Amino acid sequence: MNRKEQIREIAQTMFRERGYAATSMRDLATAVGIEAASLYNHIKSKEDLLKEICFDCADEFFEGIHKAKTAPMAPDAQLSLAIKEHIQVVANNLDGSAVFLHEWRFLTEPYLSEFKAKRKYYRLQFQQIIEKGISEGIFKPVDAKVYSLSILSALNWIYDWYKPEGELSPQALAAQFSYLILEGLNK
Amino acid sequence: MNRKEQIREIAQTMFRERGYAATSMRDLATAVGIEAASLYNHIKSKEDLLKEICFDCADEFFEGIHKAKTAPMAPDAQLSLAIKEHIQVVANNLDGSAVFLHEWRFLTEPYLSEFKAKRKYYRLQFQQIIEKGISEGIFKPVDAKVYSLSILSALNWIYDWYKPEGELSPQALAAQFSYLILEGLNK
DNA sequence: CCTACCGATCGGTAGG
DNA sequence: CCTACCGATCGGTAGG
Repeated sequence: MNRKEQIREIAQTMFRERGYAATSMRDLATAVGIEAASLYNHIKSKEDLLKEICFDCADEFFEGIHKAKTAPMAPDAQLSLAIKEHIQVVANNLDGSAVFLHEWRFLTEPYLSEFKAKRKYYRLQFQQIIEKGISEGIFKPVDAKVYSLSILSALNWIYDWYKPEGELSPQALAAQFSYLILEGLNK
Repeated sequence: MNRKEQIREIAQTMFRERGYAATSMRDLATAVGIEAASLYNHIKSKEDLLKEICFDCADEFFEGIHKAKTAPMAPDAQLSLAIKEHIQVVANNLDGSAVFLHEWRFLTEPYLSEFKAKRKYYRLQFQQIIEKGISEGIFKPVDAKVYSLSILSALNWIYDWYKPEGELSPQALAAQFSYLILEGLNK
């Protein structure tokens, strides 16, 4: 891992723990083990660091949803796969996901608009899977927008309580999520 | 509305929009229409403002869950009521809820620990309703902890996309949520 | 990668 | 509720 990657890893963790605005470049430099001024030999600016974290994480989510969306499966299996892929991205990168989900708002234009557009596109993929399931008659005729928002909302909070060292694997968690969403709680 | 209440309302909105750390007392004072120094005639400190917002919002959530938990109903109806109450708190106070959900981490001790304890207690109430439903045989034998976390996660993101001026009322949203969680997506 | 430093801004207080 | 101000800290640059 070169110094730039190291800076980014540590920044991810600090941005997650304290928030982007409350993390100073001096704090970051100290954690890395260099002087604040030296950071700028590796990065352009504080915001550039945030931008890279947010957009790289977005790419990971996109890869997952593309896999689910193009898989030759029925919509229920596609939805399960999309959930599994999403949870895997989060579980593999808890800090990056948390920054992606909460710190993006400190981006400035033009990145802010670009980021929002990506985020919306991602949600629409979930909505489309649900709509396909409804039109094929395997899902109940629900409000696909509200459902996609609700599902992603539940998924988006995982970084907040998921413990990688716990006994619940990402796969087991994904299976429970799919079951919850597809089958419901009632017997 | 006296000046103190006004400061608090505006602070709530600004803390939500920019985050606690990125909101300066000068920004807040300008929005209120006074000088920064004058804020301190009404509040003790920036953190005290945050503390009041977070704890008052916690009280609102507690009131709702207490109502649901003590209602003479079957667990499925209790869960629906708890969801409805939660959504109503969020919908009635979108800014305060967002601060409650995301900015509490800027609290310092002893408030931080107190806040975390309250948050955990709240989630446990949901878990207990689910456990009661399982033991009474009306819910599937799921992992009540994962399910309560998932349900609250979905509920906790509502402030992020709910538009009070839209056509979806809090009641209608609550009905959809309950249906999603109890009945699932599969036909 | 460092020392030295820039102008700007921070939360908050003194005193009226 | 204001003016005036405190020491601390911010992101970032110059120059080596």
